[in-house]
Amino acid sequence: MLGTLRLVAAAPSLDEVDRLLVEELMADGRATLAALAEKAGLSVSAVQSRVRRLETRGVIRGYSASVDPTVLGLALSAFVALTPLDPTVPTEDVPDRLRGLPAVEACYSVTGAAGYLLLVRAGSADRLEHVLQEIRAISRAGTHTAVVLRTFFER
Amino acid sequence: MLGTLRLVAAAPSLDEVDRLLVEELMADGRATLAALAEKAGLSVSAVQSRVRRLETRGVIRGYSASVDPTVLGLALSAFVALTPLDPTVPTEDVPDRLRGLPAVEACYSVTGAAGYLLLVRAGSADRLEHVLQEIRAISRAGTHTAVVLRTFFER
DNA sequence: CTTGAAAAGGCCATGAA
DNA sequence: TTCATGGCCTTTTCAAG
Repeated sequence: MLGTLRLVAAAPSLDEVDRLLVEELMADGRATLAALAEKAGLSVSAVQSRVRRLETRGVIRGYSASVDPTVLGLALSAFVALTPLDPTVPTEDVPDRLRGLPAVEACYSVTGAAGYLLLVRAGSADRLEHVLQEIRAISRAGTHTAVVLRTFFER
Repeated sequence: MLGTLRLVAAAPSLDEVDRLLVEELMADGRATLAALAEKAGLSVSAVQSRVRRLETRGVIRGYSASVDPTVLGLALSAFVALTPLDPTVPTEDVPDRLRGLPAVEACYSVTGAAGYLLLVRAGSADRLEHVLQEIRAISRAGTHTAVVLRTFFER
């Protein structure tokens, strides 16, 4: 029966019920266990233990309120592509250091000439320019910035 | 005293307490009113009415669980820049139609040659290619894709 | 995994300031 | 807008099948 052995630590797969629960909780992070139980066709206790398992396994990372960014004074968003000034210098620690800047909301490494792509939020053009200076200093890279004119949707 | 007149409908500003509540709820969407009340130094009832007001005013748009994308079989993310094939053709309805594609997680209009920038999530290279075809058909635009090699953080 | 029940705690409407 | 209170609902934990 060796064929049934599987590695589950890295990417635990979800059964149908778990997928339903995850989907519902993504749509409404405050859904009650009773409501989830009804949709899943299970008891509340069963759903409760499943949700807790999803949380402890890291499938569900957390819950958050989604807030209108303009109200928070973060009217300006921009995508910043980083192109290393010297491609031979390793840049592995750059993301960790960029994480220290609150204005940097996301950090990816991507295919193409630019090594890193960032999503930056700032309150004004002045603030954005200041953040860009900090980013350049940290990353030792050139920046190419595309300012967001309109956010149609973010899911 | 005309100088004190202001338009508040578009961007209602928040007082200090509201800002604190919003911040806490962004960090933990399931924070209890009691916990919020303690941090704010107010009664539960006061906090309750404030939170409800933030929700009805649209400052808080909703609550959601954040889920590990790899577990959902969405291991592949990509940024897609759309450059209109014919710049004279209006493209205002494109975002609304792209919203119909579940794989398109975000849609922005940005400065630069590319009119739109999309964040796309797909389960595989095959799926991504299929989504790109759909996007091109909908938007009547050329696509330039940067595949995400690693997501260092998303806040 | 299910049911059932008891206890604890949070939510919400109300009244009063 | 604030606070205090009681009723109702939800969650949690247990036991037993």
